[in-house]
Amino acid sequence: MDNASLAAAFEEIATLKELQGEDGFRSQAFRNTARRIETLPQSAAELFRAGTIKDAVSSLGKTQLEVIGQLVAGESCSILDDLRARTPPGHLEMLRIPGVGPKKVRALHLELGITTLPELAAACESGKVAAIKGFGAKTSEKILQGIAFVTSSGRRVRLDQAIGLAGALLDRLRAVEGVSRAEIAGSLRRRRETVKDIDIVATADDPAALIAAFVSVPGVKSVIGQGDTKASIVLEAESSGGRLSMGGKVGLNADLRVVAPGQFPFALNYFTGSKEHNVLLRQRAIDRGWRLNEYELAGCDAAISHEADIYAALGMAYVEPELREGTGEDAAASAGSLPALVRVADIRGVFHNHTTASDGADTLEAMARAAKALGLEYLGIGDHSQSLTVANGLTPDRVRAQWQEIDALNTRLSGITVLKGTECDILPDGSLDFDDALLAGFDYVVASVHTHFGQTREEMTARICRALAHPAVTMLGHATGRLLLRREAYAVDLEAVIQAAARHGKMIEINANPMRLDLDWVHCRRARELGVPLVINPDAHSTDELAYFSHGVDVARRAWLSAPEVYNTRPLQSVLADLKARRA
DNA sequence: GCCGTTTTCGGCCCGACTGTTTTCAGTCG
Repeated sequence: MDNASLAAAFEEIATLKELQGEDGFRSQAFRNTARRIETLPQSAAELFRAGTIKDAVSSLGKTQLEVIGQLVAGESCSILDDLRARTPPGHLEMLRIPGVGPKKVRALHLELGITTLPELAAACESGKVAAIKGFGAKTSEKILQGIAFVTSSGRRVRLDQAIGLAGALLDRLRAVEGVSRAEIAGSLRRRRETVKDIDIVATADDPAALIAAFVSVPGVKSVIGQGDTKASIVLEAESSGGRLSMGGKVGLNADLRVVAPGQFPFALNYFTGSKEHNVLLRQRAIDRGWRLNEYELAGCDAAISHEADIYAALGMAYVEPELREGTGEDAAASAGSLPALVRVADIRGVFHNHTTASDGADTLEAMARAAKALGLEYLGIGDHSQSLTVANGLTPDRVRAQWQEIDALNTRLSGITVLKGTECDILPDGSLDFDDALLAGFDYVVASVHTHFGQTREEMTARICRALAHPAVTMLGHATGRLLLRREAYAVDLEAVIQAAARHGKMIEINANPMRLDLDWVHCRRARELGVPLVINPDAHSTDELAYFSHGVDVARRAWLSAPEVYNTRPLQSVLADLKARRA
């Protein structure tokens, strides 16, 4: 059982306990463990078997250890099974309705015997819901609207989609008269790979005018709440296209908080989170006899006008938003050992990109000119290899023709150097899709899995590790094959893959296509620990997609990576020398 | 459910908003 599944089980136990009306703190204990397992780079199952999981995951007692034990052994989990047996599946869906929580679901069940969303909708329409004590006409109406929202929208949206929506929203708010500051907060500011809402913190001379502007921006589907200092809306917009995207409409919540200017740094900090990070900060404040909330650091007389001042007052170096996940950043910030995170401007070139020779939309020359326009020094081409016929993979003859084309282009173009690479398929047995003689002619080789996703975890792990052992391979492409919110990763032991990369001196790609973001930040951080260089590649299939590398920088920053740990921050000459040495 | 230099019980973050309430419970972040 992998960490994601284990964390999901703990999350489910927490939610089901709430629905059963159990004490909230007991439920929270399971939810906290879910978060800790989610951000654990090593396999929780292996740590459990080795008997060391209590060192890696805090606050594990007898009950939760037993749950882990059962799940890791592949047995059914008695606590989870019992909770599931007592909870109608429809109750979980009801929790997604805005304004409906465990207590309301319980009341609906006890009073009206409601177990499904359709039953709930019918009960609202017939007036039965409005008649329950503690409910009313407005609640009933909101639930009906909420059911429509739940059934028409997904749970989370990709980071790039949210960035697009949030940017437009922020522009409009900043244009409102008397708005001095307006910033994105929340998981979007921390650059999580998917988000479920947009959080904005602002200061304004006339809060009411700002809130009025907020609830009437174009694309507002409904207003969930509107008060003197905060408002909440549902936004709807066309999904950005993209080759791997499904298109369609994207709906998500947006929340605005308006605070006084002096409160801004505290509010921005508080609403950026994460929850776990906030707990760490509050505890440090308590240790000093102070009290931190979203408005002030009560008891501390330091002048605070920016977030950095809060951290300084608490005896910490400034913690970048991407690191605020409660995974050791507090200790590093107080010890002064936080890394200087890689920035978008540090990226000098990219390696994994496609042209019309395989499945790209733009020609080699167009791609090269676009890369130059982005300020890159080098552009690596990595078209598909021969066996991937669906993507028009290159045969050896076509590869050699492309090399000539690249040589000719390099003599013609100045200010950009095109490198000869390939995205070579890792065949089901772990061998490569070109022979060694041809592979030796490339500047570098990106090795990727595109087929036979259904192999067992053992087969897939052995397959990738064998490829990493091949002398011609430079880096591993999209390590897990996942498509965010669309396709699960294939089964693979990433710890073993990262160890193999470390052993063979190979790099691992951060595939920066926003549908992929693969390798993910948790495992990138593990790769960093083991000294494996990461390389940020846009996997561009058109000139537009070259700019995707900024999403990869977000992942790298969340993984604590500094510029020297990201291979493509190196200047061209250093890269050429290194690639040559690797081939020798 | 878990924790403990107040250690086997009491505490676990807390403020805004909503809708239902005559003073507050539920939800959300």
